[in-house]
Amino acid sequence: MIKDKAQPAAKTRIQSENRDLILKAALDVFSSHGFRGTTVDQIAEKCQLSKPNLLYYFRRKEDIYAAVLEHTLTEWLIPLRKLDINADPISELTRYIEAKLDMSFSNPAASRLFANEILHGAPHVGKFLKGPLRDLVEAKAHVINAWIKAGKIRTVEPYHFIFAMWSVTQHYADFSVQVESLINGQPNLDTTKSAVVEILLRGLVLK
Amino acid sequence: MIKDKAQPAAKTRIQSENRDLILKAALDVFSSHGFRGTTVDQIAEKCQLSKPNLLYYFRRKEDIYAAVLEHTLTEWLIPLRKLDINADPISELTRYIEAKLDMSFSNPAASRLFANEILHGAPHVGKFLKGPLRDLVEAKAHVINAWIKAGKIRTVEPYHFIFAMWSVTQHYADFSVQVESLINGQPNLDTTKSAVVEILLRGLVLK
DNA sequence: ACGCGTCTTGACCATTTGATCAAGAATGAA
DNA sequence: TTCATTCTTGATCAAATGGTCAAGACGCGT
Repeated sequence: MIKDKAQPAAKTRIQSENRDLILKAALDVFSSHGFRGTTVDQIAEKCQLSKPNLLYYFRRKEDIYAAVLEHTLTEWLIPLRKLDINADPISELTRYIEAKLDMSFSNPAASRLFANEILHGAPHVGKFLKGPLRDLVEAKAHVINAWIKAGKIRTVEPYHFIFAMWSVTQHYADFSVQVESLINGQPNLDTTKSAVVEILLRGLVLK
Repeated sequence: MIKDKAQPAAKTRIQSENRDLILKAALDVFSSHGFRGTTVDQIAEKCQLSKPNLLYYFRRKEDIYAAVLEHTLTEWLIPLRKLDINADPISELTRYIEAKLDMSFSNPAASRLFANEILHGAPHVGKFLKGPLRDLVEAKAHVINAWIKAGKIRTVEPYHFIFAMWSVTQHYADFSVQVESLINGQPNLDTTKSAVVEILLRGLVLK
């Protein structure tokens, strides 16, 4: 579980600078190698600080991980929060899918960090999943159901549809090595956006 | 990369029995904790063999991992290979999606093992991705394109569609902790099948 | 320039862990 | 039964790694 305020707020210039350095490097390394596969030395080298210095800012390796994860999670949900029941469903969902793809393409490390955490049983974010995230998803499932009842889109199971949007969009970050191997190069963002939007939303448009 | 025949074929009864024991236990542990997160001791304890005994059958930890991965990959592609250009597209794709969901539900550890491998850069299966898998996917993309040209389904970008089928179906294994947290329990296989099939295929049916 | 609190690090420690090896136990073909 | 081959393991090693600590360097308000 994420410790609440595991680290006190930065007090000095050097503190906030170095915390940022560390978190940035840690995101890179943790997302590449996982928690156990990452050594404090690797992070230290990446941000050009000594190992004891890292452990001056974060007492334990796990504290670094928790900080990076927490920092990542907060912005992860912003697009979902914005789903507006009063707007046009197709354009709202299009916006959401495109926002998620933007995130997958621009910050794949964050996606991979989260994927790895879930893949291994969510040891640090279990409470987050069953708490805040669950409430948010439930609310958005209601939004989708409202759209269906209002006759604005075709019937779809809201939870499975949300899972589908998540998995497809994050696939381009989490499985980028596979994607790039199969299409022989990096996918184009705009092409991907239109393809994914068509695949996921065309079945929702009223006949 | 996967070593070709890293282990000679089993010669004795005891060999094949213990190899199986080890691989079974190793799949469990590796899929739960990743390569670095797994210790040989954990595998040894799970299959009730001593650590030196494990290393008698597989010289290095990495050889165990490679063997499990190879064993998993071969059956992973069977459903995709079966996609038949001459059959009805919707029923073929339905069959494929349901087969993938069956696999995700019945053997989530295999899916997670593969996901973890890709997530961390596919250090052991890079050649497989760019070789056999790429050829197979290219062939199946042609099948989908043929269906489109024959006017049997609506237009869709074949690669992205294949990625979508993969990501959505494997999501129920790889992210099962999240899924189960959000819907408060295990998803029902049949319900999931019909929901996923609708989400992915309804947009392909001709108007 | 002073002095206090912040920051930095070389040296070090304890534990974990992949791997080795020699010696003994079990297996099974003759 | 014989005995060569296969199998098993306790003891042990070296390397990697998370974490500590004391001593010194530095930053900065006065």
